[in-house]
Amino acid sequence: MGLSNVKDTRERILDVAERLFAFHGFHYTSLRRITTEAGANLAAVNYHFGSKEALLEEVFKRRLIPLNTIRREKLEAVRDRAAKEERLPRPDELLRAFIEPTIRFCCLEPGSEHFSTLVGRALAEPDSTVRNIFIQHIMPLFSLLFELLQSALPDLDRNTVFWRLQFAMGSTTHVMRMLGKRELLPPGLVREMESGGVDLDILVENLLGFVTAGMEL
Amino acid sequence: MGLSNVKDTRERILDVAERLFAFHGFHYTSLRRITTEAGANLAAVNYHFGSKEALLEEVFKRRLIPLNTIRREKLEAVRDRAAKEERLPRPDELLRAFIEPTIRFCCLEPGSEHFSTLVGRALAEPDSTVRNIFIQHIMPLFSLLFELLQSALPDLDRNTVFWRLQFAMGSTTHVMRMLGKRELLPPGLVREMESGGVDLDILVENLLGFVTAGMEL
DNA sequence: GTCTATAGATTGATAGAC
DNA sequence: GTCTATCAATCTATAGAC
Repeated sequence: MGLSNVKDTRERILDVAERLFAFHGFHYTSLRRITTEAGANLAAVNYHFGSKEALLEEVFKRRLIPLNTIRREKLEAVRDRAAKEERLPRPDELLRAFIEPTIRFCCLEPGSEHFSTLVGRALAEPDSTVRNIFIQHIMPLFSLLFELLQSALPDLDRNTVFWRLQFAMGSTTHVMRMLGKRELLPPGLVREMESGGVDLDILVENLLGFVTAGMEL
Repeated sequence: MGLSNVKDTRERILDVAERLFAFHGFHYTSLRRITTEAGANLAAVNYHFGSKEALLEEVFKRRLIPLNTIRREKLEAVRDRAAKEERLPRPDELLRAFIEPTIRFCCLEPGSEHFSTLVGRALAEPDSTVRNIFIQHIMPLFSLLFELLQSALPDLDRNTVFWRLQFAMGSTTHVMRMLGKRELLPPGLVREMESGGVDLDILVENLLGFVTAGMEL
């Protein structure tokens, strides 16, 4: 959008697509609905992106590239600090370095309120083409985290670390999905969420406590 | 299917639909493909079930009704045993009573090899109509588990127990999804899975250890 | 119960004027 | 870059013969 304060068509389409893909899923969201809500012409998606799938890839890349930079820096900072102090990195600081920015990204980066939900659903997406677009962009960072976690837990074998990390990823993505939906809330519970919303600080600490306990078990 | 050893059309459609819904998702699976693979006519789905959505509901009900009976009995057994021994139920035995049959159901009930994947995806389904069909059938049991967990953890407030249970459900459903897919496996890792498959016994124990540690934290 | 045939709607994509 | 118009494919669902 450059210096203008009005976003151009391409940017508006990305914003609307991100929100609709997050809340209704890729296959349930038609290009007609995206372009209509973005105030653009139906043909604009194919002009600017080439296809619906290419649009999804751009939606991911726009946020994942800066987010991955943040997470990589934090992970490497934990690794380097441990090295300088001549000790192993601890699982809790590694998990925090990865998970905290993942969940908080919606607050750090303005306009990405719905990206959390989108990412939370990405791994559960049934269509492998769609799922692979996401996996391709997340895999290098996931591998780094896995590698560092192994060095942090030298007494555990690869399989055990791998599965515990999967359990932690399951908890994390489930939380990310829930932040956008509430059908799972038991009747009569947590009505305070309705009024004040979820306290993200407390939620992140609860989540980190949970996965750290299971990881260090 | 009664006494015949050949399943009737209705049953064959349910089997194929379960598998295709699990691996490709509800919206990505057409009635044409289901009926073709089931060796039935396209119109058979609407004759036997009324609609595609009603078919999905039958796919869920066929397995969830017996599975829920098992889980309820196990949960109530834990509760009653604790009451007889005049103590509180423990979180680990409650989680085991719920999670173990959930994951092992594919082995207990012949023909339900793909139901695990389907359930693992159900909560992440973007379409709320589809998601609600599942939630409606699982909610009573989830509420029972939540209630018993609260009594097992009297020092924790409702919100904390609620979120920890959500974290555990996230881990569990993520595992159920992964049992059918392997794109997330880091390159070069866990090749033994390819040959021997995942050892379900070890996986279940790892998962229960992980979520119990986080729950009792 | 099973079949053919088709209605009726929606989709992603594109050609071509401006 | 944006628009209209439309194509070609797909889908669920149903009517009606057998």
